[in-house]
Amino acid sequence: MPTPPPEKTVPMVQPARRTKGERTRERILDLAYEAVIRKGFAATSIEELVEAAGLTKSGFFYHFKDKTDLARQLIETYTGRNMDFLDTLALRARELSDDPLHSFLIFLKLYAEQMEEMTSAHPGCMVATVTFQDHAWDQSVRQLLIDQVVAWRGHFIGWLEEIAAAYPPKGYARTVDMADAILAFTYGGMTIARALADETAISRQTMMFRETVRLHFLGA
Amino acid sequence: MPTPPPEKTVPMVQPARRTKGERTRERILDLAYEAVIRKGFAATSIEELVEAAGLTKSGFFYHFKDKTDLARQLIETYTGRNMDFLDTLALRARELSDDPLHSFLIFLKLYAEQMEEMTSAHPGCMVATVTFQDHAWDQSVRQLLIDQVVAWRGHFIGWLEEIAAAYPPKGYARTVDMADAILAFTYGGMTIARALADETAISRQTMMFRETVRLHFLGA
DNA sequence: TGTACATCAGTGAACGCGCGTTCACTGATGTAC
DNA sequence: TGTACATCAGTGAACGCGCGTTCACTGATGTAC
Repeated sequence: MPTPPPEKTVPMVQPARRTKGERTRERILDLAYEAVIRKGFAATSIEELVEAAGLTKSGFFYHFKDKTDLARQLIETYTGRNMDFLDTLALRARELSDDPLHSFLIFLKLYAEQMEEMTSAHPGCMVATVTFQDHAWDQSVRQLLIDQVVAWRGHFIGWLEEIAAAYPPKGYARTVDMADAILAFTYGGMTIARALADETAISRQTMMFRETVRLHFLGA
Repeated sequence: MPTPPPEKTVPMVQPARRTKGERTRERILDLAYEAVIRKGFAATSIEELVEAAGLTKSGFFYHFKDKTDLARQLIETYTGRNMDFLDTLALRARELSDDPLHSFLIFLKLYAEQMEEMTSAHPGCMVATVTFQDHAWDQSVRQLLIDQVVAWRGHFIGWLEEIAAAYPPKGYARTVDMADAILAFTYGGMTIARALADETAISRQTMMFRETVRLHFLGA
């Protein structure tokens, strides 16, 4: 059997090297994200982004087909990160307790803590911002958003059903409405946080909801 | 004592006659309101408004100093209507029961019913829309919004304290957080309603919260 | 009752600025032989 | 190892359109005497 051909020498650590272009593209996306959640998509100009990123306007169009393409990439990137964020918290909560109810209560506590530290730059902000902007966007952009939100909701419905199987509910609230409530207080808390410049709103509403879950499944 | 001078003859019914200009101004405001909550302020052009209203662009500037002035008048008008709407529901609920808790539960039921009938044109939509738009607006515009929201919140805090005095709470939730929850599920429900094209969201979240209130003050 | 003037509720044309988009071109880097 | 070519990651100038805003002007309605 012949000896294998000498392997090509590769650097010890393959650093998942992003090309220069990718780095620029991500820099633009980060700047766009920050600007869009701060003041909306329509009010965010390509000009200000490329100036901040240190290139010219035509450089922008090398990376993005047009402004709608920026929106699409923005939503893809940041709703994805949002899902990852929730998955991480959920996994951690499951690790800390085998009981579905208690791990869910832990999850909500972790979530509340994270929301405390976050300024108004909550990842879910993207959803709210896009939702209250021009509907004329590409349908696929909105569909992306819907898919993400529905997936998030589905995850929670499953979890709550698991809890309900172990803890017969004391109250009348429906599972699907409780799952939606998580979305609702997050977006609502975000709105309050921004409207009243009160950073604690999401965190407080999370703990409010946690109390609802506790009363619903455990009673007073 | 001299007889009073003969009163000037006035028409039987003073119909609070709005002038032609006022009617035009209100027509523009209505059109602007519809457009702004549908697609945002920046994406709503003066041109489309005056075309729909049937006058020219310069006609617009007879009624509004500039576009920011439109925003201010919009918020003044519609947050005012929102407050009136809530006051009416609260008054009705108080009529239907002398007990603060039960009238509050009635209020939430009435609120839920109203939210069912409303399409996405909820008056509170104005708050959310403005909140997620350009921050560069006149500070007074944002202050208007804050004042309205704070007033709304204060009303509910008072009501909940009245309830707490009569019904010692079974849960741990704080009064101020419960008051904020009303705002939160309204804005959050609105976001869900729009993002997922689900008209029932606000109404369902209202009933969710009603269940929380019931469990908190009455227990399971 | 008629006339003079003032206010109301606009019109029409023009301006200028910013913004999204295009297009021909270019230096740096990568790849094949 | 050197050369030829291809791709990458942009630049710079120009365009055109829409949008907010201004300004001089105007017909209709209201008011004073």
